[in-house]
Amino acid sequence: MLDAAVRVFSRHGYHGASMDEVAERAGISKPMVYAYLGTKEELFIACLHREATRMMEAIAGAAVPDLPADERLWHGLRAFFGFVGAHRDGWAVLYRQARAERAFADELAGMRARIVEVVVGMLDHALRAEGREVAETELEVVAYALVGATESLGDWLADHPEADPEKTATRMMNVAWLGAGQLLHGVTWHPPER
Amino acid sequence: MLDAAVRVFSRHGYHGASMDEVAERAGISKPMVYAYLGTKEELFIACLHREATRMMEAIAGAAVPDLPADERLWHGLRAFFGFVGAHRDGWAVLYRQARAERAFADELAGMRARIVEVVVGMLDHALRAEGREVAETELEVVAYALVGATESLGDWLADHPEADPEKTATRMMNVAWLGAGQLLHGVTWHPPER
DNA sequence: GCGTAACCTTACGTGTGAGTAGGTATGCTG
DNA sequence: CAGCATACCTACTCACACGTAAGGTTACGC
Repeated sequence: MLDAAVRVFSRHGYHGASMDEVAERAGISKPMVYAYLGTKEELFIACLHREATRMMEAIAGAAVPDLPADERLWHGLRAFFGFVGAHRDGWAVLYRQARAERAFADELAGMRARIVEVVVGMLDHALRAEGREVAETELEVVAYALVGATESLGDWLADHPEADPEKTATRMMNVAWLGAGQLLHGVTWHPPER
Repeated sequence: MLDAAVRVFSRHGYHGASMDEVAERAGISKPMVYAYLGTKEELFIACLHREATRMMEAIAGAAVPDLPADERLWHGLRAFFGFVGAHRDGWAVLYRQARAERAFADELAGMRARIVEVVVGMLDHALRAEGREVAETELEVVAYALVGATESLGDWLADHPEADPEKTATRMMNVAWLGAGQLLHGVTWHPPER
């Protein structure tokens, strides 16, 4: 039943979707939707949760501990783009919707926070392995940029059905790892003195 | 008058905003809004256009031709984050709204396309200076990732009023330029052979 | 002083869609 | 077979907000 809801929300957006359509698509009647999932908002949150959980599981499932940082990142990215590629219709739009609606921002922020945390951990681990150390906030912004870039490419992938998830992951890896890798080695860019 | 509209759309989102509220905030009555700007959709597009134009002008105004690529990128990023920092309330939410609403996606895609084009031009220029060449599509994806990362950090900035735009630009520059710079020098990452 | 025209407001029509009340079939128990 | 509960649907209410029609107010021409 959530499948129907995800589909409808994806096609018409949160506001554009009508509960009647969700019910019709699910093959049941409207009061049943309310009986099982509650109000429209609760329904949307349920969708969001399920998709988020699925995605996190897909990524976690691809994680192999005790691998060098770059390979762990690679596995994570590949899992992520693979997931988006397989759920093009659902994920990207749910995600965009959730960002637009103030009410769901928290939900999404929590989800992103978990991912950022993982990436920060990864970077931190790699740094320690090199015997270097960087302030937490610095790492967090870098992680945020990487996650943001990844999300954007996820959007791009969702809009380009012909694109290959694996290839997209490789491209992301190029931008992300080369940049982050440089940073990890202590190379930094600084504004030119005027 | 557009100011009022931008403000209201920002706070409540496209659907959440009522024309009554826009009118009240602008200090006039509803029929006047319709007389001057037309329907709600047209009003929103007008807002979008103005903000987009302002932003493009801010960036274009900071552009200094005949500078090395990294400095041009730096100026662009600084202008961008400066703009978002100064228009926190307006830009990010307009942007998020425009992405969520299918009707405005084209509008936004065009805007982004122009930016991506500029970045591609920049990368291409830098590449030629090094006597190297890379397929257009490749460059485009890299540019897309960079623009996406920048947009994400823009969102982050809009949500963190205490953050400093200049510092954010520097961080972005670190991730972006170090990664892109490596790519420009022919360094690439490739998936590990299994 | 009076008509008229531009301009603005209040106050309304209307459609849409969230959420619900009340009715119907199916299956279980005595 | 009667009584009852569970599961479900049809049909409704109600609120909200877009877009507009009819009515007041100020300025100017005669």
